[in-house]
Amino acid sequence: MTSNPSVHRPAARRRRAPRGSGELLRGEIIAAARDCLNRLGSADAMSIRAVASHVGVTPPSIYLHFADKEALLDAVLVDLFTELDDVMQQAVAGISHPLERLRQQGLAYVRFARSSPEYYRLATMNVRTEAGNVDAILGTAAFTHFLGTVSECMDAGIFASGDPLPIALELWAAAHGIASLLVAKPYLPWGDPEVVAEHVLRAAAIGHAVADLIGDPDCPQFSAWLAAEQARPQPAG
Amino acid sequence: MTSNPSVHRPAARRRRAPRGSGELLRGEIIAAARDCLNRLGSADAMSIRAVASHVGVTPPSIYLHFADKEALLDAVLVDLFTELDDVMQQAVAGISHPLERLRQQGLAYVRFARSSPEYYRLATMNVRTEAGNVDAILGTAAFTHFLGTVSECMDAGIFASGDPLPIALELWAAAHGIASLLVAKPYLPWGDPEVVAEHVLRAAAIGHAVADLIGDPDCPQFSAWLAAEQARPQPAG
DNA sequence: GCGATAACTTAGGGTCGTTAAGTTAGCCCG
DNA sequence: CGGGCTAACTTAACGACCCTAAGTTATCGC
Repeated sequence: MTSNPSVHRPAARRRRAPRGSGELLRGEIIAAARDCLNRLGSADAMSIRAVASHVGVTPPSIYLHFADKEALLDAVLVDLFTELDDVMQQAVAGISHPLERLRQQGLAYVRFARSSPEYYRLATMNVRTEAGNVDAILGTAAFTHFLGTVSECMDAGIFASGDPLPIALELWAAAHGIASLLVAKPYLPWGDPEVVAEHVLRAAAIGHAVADLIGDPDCPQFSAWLAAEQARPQPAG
Repeated sequence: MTSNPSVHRPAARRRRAPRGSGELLRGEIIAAARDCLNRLGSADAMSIRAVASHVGVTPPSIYLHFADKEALLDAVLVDLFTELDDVMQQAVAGISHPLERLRQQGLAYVRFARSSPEYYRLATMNVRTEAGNVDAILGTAAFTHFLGTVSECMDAGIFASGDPLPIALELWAAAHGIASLLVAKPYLPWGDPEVVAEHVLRAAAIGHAVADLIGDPDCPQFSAWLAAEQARPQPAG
């Protein structure tokens, strides 16, 4: 009952690292933590003991490199955020239309979340790093690049010019909403996740663009505007 | 260090309940669990021991009424979903315009999340009740009522007629996105939470309405449509 | 009043995060 | 080349946790 090898692999006790290279073990610990997280599915299920055993070391050794479990999880997150940026950047390689870039970045974001749900939960659904500075999120390359795309959309006249930060945060909220629900409630009747993600992202982008266009009407006024538009011929209507 | 009374209050050992009324204790346990959840801030921090002590009972007694900790948390959630429905229904009392009803329900949803963050986390950010049937969410009065409002919007011509479920899920994703981030990352520069929530919800609703209007153009086509609209006089532009 | 049994408690097994204190191995320096 | 310094790690253990098995006590029907 103890030590299911497929999930555990006690990993023969490793040789002591040479004198200067405590950092070496640090990297191995992070990798092992990611592995455990993948296999066990949640940060709670990932025990320090399991990580240690996976590296071939006793639990207290972990604490020579990380203050506590949360610090280890934070270190895992730093790794992951750089990977998120990678996939988001790859998704827009060679695409020039700013709105299309925005769309592809959003889709890549949702895809990343779905491809490693435990990581996504860890990154977004905890209050961890709470007192930690805002830059832990806004300063990541991923968010910075996304902010840049929002700026491009403003320059292209798709969104009203101004500070891109609020729009970026609000678009992120939409992307996070669908990513989060797809991850947390996969059994709901979403249909094709890729399609529903596209719908949500498209609606958010169109919504902000049109909101900038028509100002801030109340609901009856918007209904009237919409009715008038419906009466006109539409390009793909 | 043990038992901070303001958070614990060991609660004098209660008298044994009369014969038929085990259900009585059950209710008290749920109430105590909600209390602990409020005070301690997360489901992990809420220990069975604390709940038991709060009721004035020993930990094993909890297991006479709930199979395990998760079952207790589920019971807390059932309570909360009815409360969510209450506030969402109150928010639309006396409002007849369907889009305005949609808006108010969304705002009430976000407000509910922000007013009890621990509950919201518990309800949405866990995989709990996963194998449990879909109705645990879609069958709640809150979601059913929301679905009704989406239907009303279709009847009013705001959204294209059809199955309201996909639209409802996608609008929920937007509301959840901003609610979730406001709860999990309150330190980000959101500005007034009520305002940012309104922006996100408005963009989602407008976005779906306009998407239904203009069909499914690619990004350059949408840009062209937008430019043409911008060249026309707008009601509140 | 007296069993039957619902409503609890005591005791404990196993896991977890974390710490204190000990031990071993690599490297520097004479 | 060998002695010691200290980085790198281990052993042992504390306290908290979830949960279970087995015992005890109070209430109620008769």
